[in-house]
Amino acid sequence: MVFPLTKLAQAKPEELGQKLGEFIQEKVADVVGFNVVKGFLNLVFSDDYWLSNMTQMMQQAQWGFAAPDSKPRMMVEYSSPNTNKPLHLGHLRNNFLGYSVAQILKANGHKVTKVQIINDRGIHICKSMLAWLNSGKNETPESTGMKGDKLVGKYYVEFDKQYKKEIQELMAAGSSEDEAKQNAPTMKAAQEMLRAWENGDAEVVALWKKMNAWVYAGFDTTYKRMGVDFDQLYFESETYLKGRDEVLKGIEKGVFFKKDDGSVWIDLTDEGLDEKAVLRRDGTAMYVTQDIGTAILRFEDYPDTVSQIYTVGNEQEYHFKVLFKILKKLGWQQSDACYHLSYGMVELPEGKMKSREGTVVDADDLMESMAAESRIVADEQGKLADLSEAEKTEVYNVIGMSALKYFLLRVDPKKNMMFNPQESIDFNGNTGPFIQYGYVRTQAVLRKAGEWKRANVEGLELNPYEKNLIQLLFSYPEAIAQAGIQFDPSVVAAFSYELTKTFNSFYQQCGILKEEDETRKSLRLQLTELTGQCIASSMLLLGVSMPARM
RNA sequence: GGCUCCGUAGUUCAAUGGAUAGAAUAAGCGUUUCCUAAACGUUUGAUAUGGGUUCGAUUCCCGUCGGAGCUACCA
Repeated sequence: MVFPLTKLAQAKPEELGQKLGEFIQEKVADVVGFNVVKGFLNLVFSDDYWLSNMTQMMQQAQWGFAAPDSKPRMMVEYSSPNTNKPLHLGHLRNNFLGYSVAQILKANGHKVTKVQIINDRGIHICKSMLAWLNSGKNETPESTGMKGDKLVGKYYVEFDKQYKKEIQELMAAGSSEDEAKQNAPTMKAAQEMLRAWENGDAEVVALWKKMNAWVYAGFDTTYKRMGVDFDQLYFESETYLKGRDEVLKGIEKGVFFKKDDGSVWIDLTDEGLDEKAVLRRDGTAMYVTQDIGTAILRFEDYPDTVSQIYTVGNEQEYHFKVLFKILKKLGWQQSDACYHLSYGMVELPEGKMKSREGTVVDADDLMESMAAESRIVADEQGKLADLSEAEKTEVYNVIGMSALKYFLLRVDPKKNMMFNPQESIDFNGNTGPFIQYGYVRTQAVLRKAGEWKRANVEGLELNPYEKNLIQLLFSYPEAIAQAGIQFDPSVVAAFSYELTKTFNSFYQQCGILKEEDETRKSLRLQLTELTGQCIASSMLLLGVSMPARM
């Protein structure tokens, strides 16, 4: 594009392009031609230039990736669910996104620590505990065969039902809505239980430990199936006190101030935000307080951390603005580099997911139904007939998960996205299975090729399909870098898709094993090998694995 | 009320201020004696609206309309 230079050069775009083109062609050996179209200068590079690039790419151990641990440590937080409700579709987007960004940062050379904060403290836990005590009949995951998170979730719903019923009754008896909400006996009991918990009441703490353990066991099963993991867990029940201490220290430094009623605040009006409370009148910690404590603890645990990435929904943008400002004022300069990886909601055709209205898409159910769907497709094709049942199930799972992960990650994280359960998730077109299929194809060709040599391909003339493929493979590092800068896996997803499509086109148009010229056959096999590697490694950045067959 | 984000084919998604706005899906047509047709080729179809800045705007600025979110001593 030569427009920006026209003023400087005092020339018309076409003339300038012509002159520039002539100059570059003369000075740069790899440029063998050019043309000028409407102010755009297009340079033509020689086939040997592309062939030598290909040879170079083949020699890399992991083409596209930066040297491991060559860049500073970044911490990525994701998942962090409430411990009283099972995981749903929104959590899937969160987990896949966080895990993928961690992978991408690693590929960019960063040291990465994957963390999660477990929200195991507060009134919400007490609600499930209370309902279980009242009507649980000592049910356990073992006695009911339910996953622990599902069982606890059941009692959370039970509590809510009872609570609503009591509000109705109180309102019928003449209370206002606010009064009814405050005076409902179950809510009072839950608050009482929270106080007992905070005071270390042995019975309450024991129950809390028991039920939390159920939930974690359930979550672990789900995480395993999702294919995500964490390097370190942080528990809110352990960090909220640290948060409070940091706030108390901050008062002395003049960062926070105390109001007459004893509550503690920070004034952020100079930053364009409001005043924000950080400790209640009674001195107890709030949500932000806990986050302050957790953030500082993490910086202390991993002093080489230059940035913390928080994978949390976009409804909390204000919260993180506040948090980062507070950290800055407390003297943590790293907060400038901290980033709220804010993502949009997954919407259903009928609107927002609401657990109370039963319109949630459960994570376990969805993953299961994706695997079931891929089983149906695969059985129709009958290509896996000779595999054992266990091997088949493994393949179905890998395909189902790829469809799901790719579906959620190919979209710009910042945007809300639509999920239609009826139409479900596709296995054709711009999808995970399409890309897996392309990969399987590369492996099948290589398998059938048997022994072959990487011939010196210098001097070959490239056809457009070969050239497109090389050019695209050559741009792989750029895609990884851009995804890292923008914290955006969709960039990688787009690359994988483009690569697969380009390979499929090449595969269709150019015989690989049929090619009679040995040198050209070697070139095409090399391209096939490199493409397979890049598809697999790029999809691994999304957390998607490749089946050997499908 | 104030603040933030979003609005692109029937539908789901793309496009560092640049070339003829790309894909997928749905619908139609074609391609398997040749490396697995979950593939390939091909036809139809879109920038909510009115202004502005610019050689050039889906992109930046202002207004209108429509959608979502935040604005707790909740988490």
